[in-house]
Amino acid sequence: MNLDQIRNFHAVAVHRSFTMAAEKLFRTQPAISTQVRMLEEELGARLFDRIGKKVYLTQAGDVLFDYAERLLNLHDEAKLAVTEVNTVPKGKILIGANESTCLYVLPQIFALFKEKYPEVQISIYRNFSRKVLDKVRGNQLDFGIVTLPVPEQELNILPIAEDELWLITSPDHPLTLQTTADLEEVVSYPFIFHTAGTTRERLRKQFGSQWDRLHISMELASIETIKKFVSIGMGISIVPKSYAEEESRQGTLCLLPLRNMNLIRKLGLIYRKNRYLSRACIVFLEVVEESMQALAMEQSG
Amino acid sequence: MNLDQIRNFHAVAVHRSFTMAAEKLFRTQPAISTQVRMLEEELGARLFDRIGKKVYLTQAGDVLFDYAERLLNLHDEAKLAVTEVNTVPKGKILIGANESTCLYVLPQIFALFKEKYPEVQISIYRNFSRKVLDKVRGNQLDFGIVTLPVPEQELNILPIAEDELWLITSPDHPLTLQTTADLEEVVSYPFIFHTAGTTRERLRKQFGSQWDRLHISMELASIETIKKFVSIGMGISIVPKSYAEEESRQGTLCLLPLRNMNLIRKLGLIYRKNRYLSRACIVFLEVVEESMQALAMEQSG
DNA sequence: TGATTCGTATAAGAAAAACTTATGGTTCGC
DNA sequence: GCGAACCATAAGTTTTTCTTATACGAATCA
Repeated sequence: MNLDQIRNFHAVAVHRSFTMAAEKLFRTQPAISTQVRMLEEELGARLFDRIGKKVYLTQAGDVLFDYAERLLNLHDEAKLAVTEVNTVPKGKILIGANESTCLYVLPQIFALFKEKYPEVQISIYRNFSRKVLDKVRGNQLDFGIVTLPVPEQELNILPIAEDELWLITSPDHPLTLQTTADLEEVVSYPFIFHTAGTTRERLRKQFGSQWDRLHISMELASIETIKKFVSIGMGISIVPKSYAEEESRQGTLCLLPLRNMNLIRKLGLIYRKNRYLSRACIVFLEVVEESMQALAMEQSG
Repeated sequence: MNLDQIRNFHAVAVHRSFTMAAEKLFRTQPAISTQVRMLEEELGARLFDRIGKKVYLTQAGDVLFDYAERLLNLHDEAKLAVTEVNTVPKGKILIGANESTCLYVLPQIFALFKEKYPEVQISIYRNFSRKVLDKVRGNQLDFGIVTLPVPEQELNILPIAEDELWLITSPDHPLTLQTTADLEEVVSYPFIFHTAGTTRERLRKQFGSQWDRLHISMELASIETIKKFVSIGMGISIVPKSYAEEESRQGTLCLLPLRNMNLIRKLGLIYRKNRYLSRACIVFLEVVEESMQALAMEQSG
């Protein structure tokens, strides 16, 4: 029993005629007769009584008729729904990002996106860049926002933000007497670090031999708590400059650039190569590029 | 898009592998690949991302997957439902009968039937034998119970009851002084007749030339009202003996056989020839035959 | 790093399914 | 009772779908 047979059966039932059904379906009458007979044989039940010139549904036919309508309707609905996915932006986008990105980068993009495409639901997976990367590779996420660089294999990478890593201290910290600081000066003070993550690894490399001299007083899981503890003088830390500009303005934190260090942190939007992008994903990419251009204009202007 | 393609697609989605799906469906892998590709082309949307050795559902595929499950389930349900109609007695039987049959014949049969097959719903169309006959011919009724004889063409006829037509009078009627009556005696009294129907036509023929001498004081539409008016002396009438036996016992009516008249009324169950009988209809026929045998035993014993 | 294995895509030919044309048997209306 | 309308069936053709064979890419393992 396939949908074509059901369509044939349905047409015969509606028109109470094999010939008329054939006309409507642009087939010949024997084609319809044969298909209906095969359906009857498969089901082991007569579906029509052919009495004289007239055609009547049997009880079994009557039962099947209801199902036929439901099946055909469901089939139409399915076609429509599938087609719509790639014409009308709709459905769900899964995006992975680390905590700080969620706080400082995504909100602007999402606001713009939601305004344009309210139909599309965004779901966020928040975790370290490393985990996000794995999930994008494993096709469990549509997009990821991670710290660059990232091994390029199988990934499309779209740089979306650049930030310097600056030192943060409490407003009354001795280092605030200076306008910059270098590694030598810094390592003598107690540090607060992120528990894990790409940035921490990069710092470790940058510090080199100094790392062992470092006194890590606390390890915290979120940027927000780090900032809080730094502001009350529990230690100093290094974070993307833009993440602390607000507090710097308010005077609760002090921002100092680090001398002689190459501490630029780049963020990138990544997604798998060879992946079929739904309409919703395509427009998301458009919005990301758009909002980056807007940002560039803002900074240059 | 036909059900086979949907089945293929579903299997691939479940197993996340074309090869495994092919195994489960007893096909080769290229067969599945081709079908899925054709489905994708028809829908204008990729359904799977084939990345390396792995297969992932795209968003469109995800949407289709839900529909696929619903379609396949509905399809299974349809097959089951249709098959059940002819294996398990179920559904509805449409029976036509005239008023008196409804009152005096059907109840016993229905009681027995309902006891055995409570799942089957019986629907009664009550009208004159003539109308019932038409509806059975027109396939609008499964069965009819009518007064015989009936033109046999296209019909199966099963005699189910026989009854003599007797005279009924009020208990204090002059005719009650006799134990029988003949036509001559009867025609001088006012008569109450059924407004229409087979029995009335038969009586007209039997009365022959006497019919014109007849004084019809009332014409009523139901046996029950006829009996009532006869019992209060508004006239006499002729009805199937069994329909008045109760009143005769109670003394509200008097029953007299008519001499020299061939007034046997036969009832028959009729149904169209060439008609596919559902399981419910088949077991109904069985019950009718059974209850007839029971009746025959009762009368002979 | 190169050989091997696993899994999907593609091409070609074979098998199966479905369609059309032709025709025969009924029924129904005139 | 004849012709028209309608469904069933048969034969032959077209279309579809399968299998076999093979290529290609990616993951795996030595």
